[in-house]
Amino acid sequence: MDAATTLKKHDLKVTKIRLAILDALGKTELAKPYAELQATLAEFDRTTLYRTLLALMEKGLIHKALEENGESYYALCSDCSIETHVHDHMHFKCTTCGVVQCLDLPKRLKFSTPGIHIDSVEVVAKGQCSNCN
Amino acid sequence: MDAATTLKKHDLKVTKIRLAILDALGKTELAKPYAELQATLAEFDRTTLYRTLLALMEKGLIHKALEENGESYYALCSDCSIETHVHDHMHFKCTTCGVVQCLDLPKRLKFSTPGIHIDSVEVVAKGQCSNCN
DNA sequence: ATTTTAAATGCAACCGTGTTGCATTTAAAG
DNA sequence: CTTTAAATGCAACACGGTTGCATTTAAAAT
Repeated sequence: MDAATTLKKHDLKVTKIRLAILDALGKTELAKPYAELQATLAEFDRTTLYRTLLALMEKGLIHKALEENGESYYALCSDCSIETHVHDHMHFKCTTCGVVQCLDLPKRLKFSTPGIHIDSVEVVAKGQCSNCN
Repeated sequence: MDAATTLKKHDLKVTKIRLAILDALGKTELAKPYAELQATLAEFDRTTLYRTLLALMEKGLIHKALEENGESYYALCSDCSIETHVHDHMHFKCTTCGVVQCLDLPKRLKFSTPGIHIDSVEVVAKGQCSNCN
């Protein structure tokens, strides 16, 4: 399904910046830092970028893969672009080259803690990617 | 061991703001958002707070428990105040009242992914705390 | 094809945090 | 008490988050 169709399916008008963001995030399976997105999409106002990212996240088309030291990394949702919006993957950051990517979770995580009800669990792993080790 | 002794043990001079931060974070097992710390420590310059938090994190006395929507939550290190600096706990945020706390990890997490070497894994769980459910 | 309208965009402006440089103060060693 | 490296305070700038409002535009209605 192409980007325009995806947007329509989620009640979002098909606009230039929305297509551009989906295109930028879709070209690789990696998550992109905000600064890189902003540089790529420099032709648009940063407010528009900000609001567009919010809209796409709200509709479950993209997600914030990692937030670290004030830097946010965004990636497409492959699983959660559907209604459910469930992330069955973890996020990995290579501490050597800095790439951030989504990885499949080997198993579904379940924690039970007395008195506390857990709805969702997020996992961030750090280490060396295949290029760096 | 009192705060002053802990500071000395980590080659940090015993100063007012350092004692104040350790005191603020030590009064509860919960993590404190930056804004709250800043309000509590309003008598100090915010640059000093910033650099002090850096210093205490570097020495492993405190850690950033969570970073979410540009808000950072800080907590004492109970496990990692020693040399090792290993976090054998997860972080939990109550989506109802907003409290952030460190919880023991029921089991040590291990992931193996082909081609990737994982050094550390962080877990953030969300749900309802004992007061809110 | 043209009109209509709600949504999207661009612009200006403000806030809070991160960050650095530098002068001054201070903890603690000598 | 003196000395000195470290810590602090102050000024200043960068950058992302956020909101209000005027303008533009996608797409529905005619």
